[in-house]
Amino acid sequence: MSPSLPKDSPPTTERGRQRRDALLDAAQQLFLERGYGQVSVNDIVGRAGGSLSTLYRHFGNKEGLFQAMIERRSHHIYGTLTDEGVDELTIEAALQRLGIELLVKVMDEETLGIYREVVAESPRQSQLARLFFDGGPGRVRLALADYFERRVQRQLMPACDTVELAGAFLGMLLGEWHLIRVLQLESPPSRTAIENRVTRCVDLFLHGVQGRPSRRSQ
Amino acid sequence: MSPSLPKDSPPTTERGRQRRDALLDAAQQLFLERGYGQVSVNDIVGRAGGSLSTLYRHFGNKEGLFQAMIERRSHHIYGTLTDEGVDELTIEAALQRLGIELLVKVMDEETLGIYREVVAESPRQSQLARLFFDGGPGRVRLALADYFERRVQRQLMPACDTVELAGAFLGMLLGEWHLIRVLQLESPPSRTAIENRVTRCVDLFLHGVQGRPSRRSQ
DNA sequence: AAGATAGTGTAGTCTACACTACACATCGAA
DNA sequence: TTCGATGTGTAGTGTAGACTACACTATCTT
Repeated sequence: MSPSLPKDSPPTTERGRQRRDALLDAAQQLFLERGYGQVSVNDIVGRAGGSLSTLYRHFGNKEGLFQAMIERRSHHIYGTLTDEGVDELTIEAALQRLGIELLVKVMDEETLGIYREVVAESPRQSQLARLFFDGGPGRVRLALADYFERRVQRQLMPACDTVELAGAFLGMLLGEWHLIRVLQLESPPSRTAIENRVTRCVDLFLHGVQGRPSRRSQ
Repeated sequence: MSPSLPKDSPPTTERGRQRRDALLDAAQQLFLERGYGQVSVNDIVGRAGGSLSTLYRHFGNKEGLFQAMIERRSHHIYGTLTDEGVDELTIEAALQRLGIELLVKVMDEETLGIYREVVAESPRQSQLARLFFDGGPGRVRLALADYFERRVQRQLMPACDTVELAGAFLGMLLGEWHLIRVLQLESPPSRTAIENRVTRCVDLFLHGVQGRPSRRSQ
């Protein structure tokens, strides 16, 4: 009766966990290298070692494996933005710090790969979209909105729809850069290019186009 | 010697043009419905009518057909943003008009579909990315940058990197909305929701967070 | 009318790959 | 030591689908 656990049962033994992780690691590498549709389950087993049967026992099918992989990564990537002591900083410094950290993460090849794969597969795997958004971009937006909310409470900022405002700031920050990197039209920006962009975005966000008399091109 | 034109020769006869267009139309419908990888060339011929051989004569292979389709659509979609008399408007009005037109186009299901497919396939078809970007989003950015440039010339705006500024405005406008729609996490925004968002974005862009004393949530 | 040019229709080749079957190995707990 | 759960390995099966071959037709030009 053993080979008929149809679904994703959490691994009980230590060895089970190891095999599961090895499969997820291999899947991640391959999916990001070549794309979901271009990777076969045999490729994955080939890289992970072990057996095809094990893959199917753990994840049920190829989609299950893919979703498990995406969930793990988006949590990991976006879960590590520091939030410590942000309320003690000026808003300039806080946005600057968040902005740099975020841009560095988002411009990373792995993060871009995850984004591409999710966009590509989401029309056929609808849970995937939620999984990714809530674990990733949506979380960042909420964290920033919370920060704005606290500032509103302390009368440091006019009341507004803080979630929308957070979205606007983040959108401005990524701007066309994100698309350009997703499409691989330019090579990755340097650390200082990122810092410069964030500085100008923060300035624009806080004071608007007309707020500051001159802003030279980089 | 007829069946050995390996590449995409422009159609000479009227009938040739019709058949070519019919193939492109069918390809577009199917690719956007199901995604590139999920559509077979036979499906396309099935919908377009005509013959598989004709498809290969015109486009060489499946990728060629896809690229021709993307190029045609991105030009069409983004090519129709009105630019007339924009220099006679206030900057508020100009940005408002552009913003609404753009958001309506970008939130459209067809446009989102094109975006998804390009992102999905670009790692394997690198010309595709350029084709799409230059014909689409890049064009809009340049048009807006030109507008800013003219304002700088007329001393209505401080000098700056106008291309970057345009990118920032457009990014702010799309913000997280675009991703949410790409992933189909929410239903399409109404016309008035779009108008409201554009209004707040223009205001934020021009005056910054602190520029205006109060901005109520929508 | 004859030959080039483009379109049609069918049938077929070849390969890739998701998923299954089945027999056997390992190992920890009772 | 044996039982149950889990992992391994191999060898399928079935299907889908990109691309080609080929014999034929329609149209246009000179």
